[in-house]
Amino acid sequence: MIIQNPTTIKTIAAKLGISKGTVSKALQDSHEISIATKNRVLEAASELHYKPNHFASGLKSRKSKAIAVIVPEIADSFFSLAIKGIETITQKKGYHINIYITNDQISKEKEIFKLLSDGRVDGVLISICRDATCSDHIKELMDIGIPLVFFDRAVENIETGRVVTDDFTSGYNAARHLIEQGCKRVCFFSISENLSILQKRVEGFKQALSENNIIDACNNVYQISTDGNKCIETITSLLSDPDLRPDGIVISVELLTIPIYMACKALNISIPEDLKVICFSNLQYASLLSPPLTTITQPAFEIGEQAASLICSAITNNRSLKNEKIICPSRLDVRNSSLVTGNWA
Amino acid sequence: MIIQNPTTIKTIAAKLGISKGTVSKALQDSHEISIATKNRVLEAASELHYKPNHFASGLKSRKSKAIAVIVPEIADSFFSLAIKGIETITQKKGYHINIYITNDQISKEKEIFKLLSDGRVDGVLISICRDATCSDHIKELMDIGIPLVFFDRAVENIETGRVVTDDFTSGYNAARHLIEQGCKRVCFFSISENLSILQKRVEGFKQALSENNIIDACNNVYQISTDGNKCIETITSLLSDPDLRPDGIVISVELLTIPIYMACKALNISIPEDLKVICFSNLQYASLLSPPLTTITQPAFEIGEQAASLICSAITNNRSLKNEKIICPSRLDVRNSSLVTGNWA
DNA sequence: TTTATTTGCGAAACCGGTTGCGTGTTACCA
DNA sequence: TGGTAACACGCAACCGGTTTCGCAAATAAA
Repeated sequence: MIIQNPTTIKTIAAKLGISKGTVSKALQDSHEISIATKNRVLEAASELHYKPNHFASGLKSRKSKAIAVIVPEIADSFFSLAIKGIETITQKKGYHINIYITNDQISKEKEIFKLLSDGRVDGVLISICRDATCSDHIKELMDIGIPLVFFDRAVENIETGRVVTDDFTSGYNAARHLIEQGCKRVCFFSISENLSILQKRVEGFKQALSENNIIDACNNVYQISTDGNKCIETITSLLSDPDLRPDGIVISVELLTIPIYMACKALNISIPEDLKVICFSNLQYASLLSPPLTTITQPAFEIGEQAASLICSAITNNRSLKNEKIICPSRLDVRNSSLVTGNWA
Repeated sequence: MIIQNPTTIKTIAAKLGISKGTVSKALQDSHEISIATKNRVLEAASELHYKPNHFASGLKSRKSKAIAVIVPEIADSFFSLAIKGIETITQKKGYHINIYITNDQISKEKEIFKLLSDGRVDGVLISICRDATCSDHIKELMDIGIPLVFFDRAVENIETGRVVTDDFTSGYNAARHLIEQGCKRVCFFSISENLSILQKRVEGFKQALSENNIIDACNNVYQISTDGNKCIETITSLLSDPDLRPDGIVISVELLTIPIYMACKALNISIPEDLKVICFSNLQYASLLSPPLTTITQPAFEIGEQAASLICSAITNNRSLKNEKIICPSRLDVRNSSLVTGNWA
C-alpha cells in the first residue's frame, strides 16, 4: 500500500521543468498557456495520477462543493425519499452532501450548526426538529454568509428559501374526506405544537370541520408523544374512552401509523368500520397494509429536488433566497382505511 | 448580512499584539504558552467569534474528519437504518458523513470513487452495487491510503474490513422454516448472481433443501429484474405457470416484497394458503401487512454501528483492517405469511 | 556570581493550489 | 528596421492554520 498520493502540482512542474503556476494554469485550461504545454501537463498529470488537493483549492476559493442536509430522522420514508431527490440534483451539479440527523433534538441541531461554521459546506438544506423553540443558531450561520433552504419543516420568521407542500389544503382535504365518509367525530393526531407546517395542517383540518358544522366543544387536536410506551398509552386511552373516542382520525405524521394500527388491533377496533384513518405518509407499503392505508402523499422526491436546485443556484449564482417559496402539492390516495365499505381484498 | 466571517488567527494576533504562531499554539493548549496568554487568546477568540478554517487545518493535517458512506439505495429500510447506526457512532467521534447513492449502477460507483481521491474523506464505508463486475476503482482508492470497510454487500477478494450478517445460516434458516411449514417446492428469488452475500444465502438455502431431500431437477433460484415492469412480468409468469409455481418463496431482498404481494393479489394466489413467503427485510411495517410478513431481520442499525467503529479506529489508530470481519446474526421473525394456519387478525 | 535549564514567544517555512504582475520572445505592421 | 502587441511563461504573494527552530528572559543549580 502506498502511504499517500505524493503527486502534487509541484511534482508535475519538476518533471516537465516548468513552474507550479504554469501547471496550475494549464490544468485550468487557461488562455495564457500554449496548447503544447497544456498537452504535456495533461499527459504528465494522468501518468502520475495527479489529483488536485481538496484543501488547497478550497483554501483559496472558499468553496467546498458540499451541502449539508439536516433531517430529524432518516429511517422514514418521507425524509429518505427527499434525500434521494436532493442527491439526484446535487450529484448532477457536482456537489457532495453531508448528512446530519437531529433525532428531533434541538440540542443536537445546535451542535451541528456549530460544526458547519468552519466553511465545510457551501450551503444548508434543513428540515427542523420538532421541539424547535429557538432558531438563533440558524440565523448565526446565515449571518456569516452561508445560504440555507428549508424543506418541509421550516421556521416561519426566517426570510430564506423554503420548499413545502400545501399543508393547509392537505389538512383540509384530509378532514373533508373523512367527513364525506360519514365521520361525525374527527380528530387530528399531531406530534408538535411548534412546527408551523403542522399548525397549518391543523388549520385546514379545522376549516373543513367548521364548514361542515362540526364544532366539537372539546378539543379535537391531540399532541401525541412519540416516545414508544407513552405513545401507545395515550392512543389507547383516547381510543378506549367512550366520551373521547373518534370515528375518524387524521394522522399528521407517518410514525404514528404503527401505534395506531396496533392499538386498534389490541382494542378490537376495526378500521374502517369503527374508525376511519388517513395519514400524511410516503409509505410505499400503504396499499399492502391491513387495511390499506389512505394517505396524503407528499411529493417527497420532488421537494428534495426543488430544495437542492434552490440552494445550488443560491451558491453559484448568488441568487437571493428571500421570498423564494416553492409549494409542491400533495396527493390524496384513497384506500380502504377511510372508506365506508370495508370490502378490501 | 455579513459577507464572510473575517476572523482569522491573524485577526486575533493583531488585536492582542502577538504572533500568529502564538495564537495557534494557545488555541491548541500547547505547553509552551503561558496560562495568561492562553486566557487572553481564548477570550479574544470567543469575542471575535473565531472559527478555525476547515481548509487551512486540513491542508496541514491531511485529515477531513469526514467519512464517505456509499449505498445503492437510501429509500430502503435496511440502508436507512444502517446509515442511522453509522451516524450515531461518527457523531460521537466527531466525524461528518458524506452520503453517495449509486442506484445500483457500477458506472456511478466508479464516478464517486474518482471524487473521493482528493482527500475529501478520511475513510469509506460501502455497500457495493448489484452489478459490480469489477472492483479496480475500490482498490485504487485503497492504494492511496484511504481505509475502507464493506458493510452488508462486500467484495470477496479485497482484503479489508467487512461487517455482514450470517448470510449462509440465514438462507438456511429461511428455507428450513418453509420446509417445516410443509412446503414441497421452495424457490429463492434473487436480484443478482454477483453479490457474494446473495450467493451465500443461496448456498444456505440449497443446503437446507438437500438436507431435506428436496432436489429439484429444474433450477429453483431465480434472478428477478428490479425494473418495475419486467419485475412484475417475471414474477407473474413464474407464479402462474403450473409447472414452475412454487409453494414457498425465500425473497432475498426487501424491494421484491411489493411486486410479489401485488402479483399474488392479481393472480388470486393467497398467502400463506397457496404460497408461503419469507423475506430478508427490515421493514417496520412487516407485522401490519396483509398478511403479516415473515422476515429474516438483519441487524441493520448494529451493522452500521460496527462498520463505523471499524473505520474510525482504522483512521485514528491506523488499525489494520485485514482479516477484520464482524458478523452480526440475523433474526427469524415468524409471522403469518409463512404459517400453516391462516388465522391472522 | 556564573553556568544550566526552563519558560514564553516570534520568525519563517510549510501544506498545495491560485493568481496578478512582470518579462522575455516572437510576430506583425508601418 | 524600429515599434508595438500578442503570446507564453516564471516569480512570488496569498489563502489560514501548523510547526520547527531559535532566541531572550527568567529561574534554578552550582
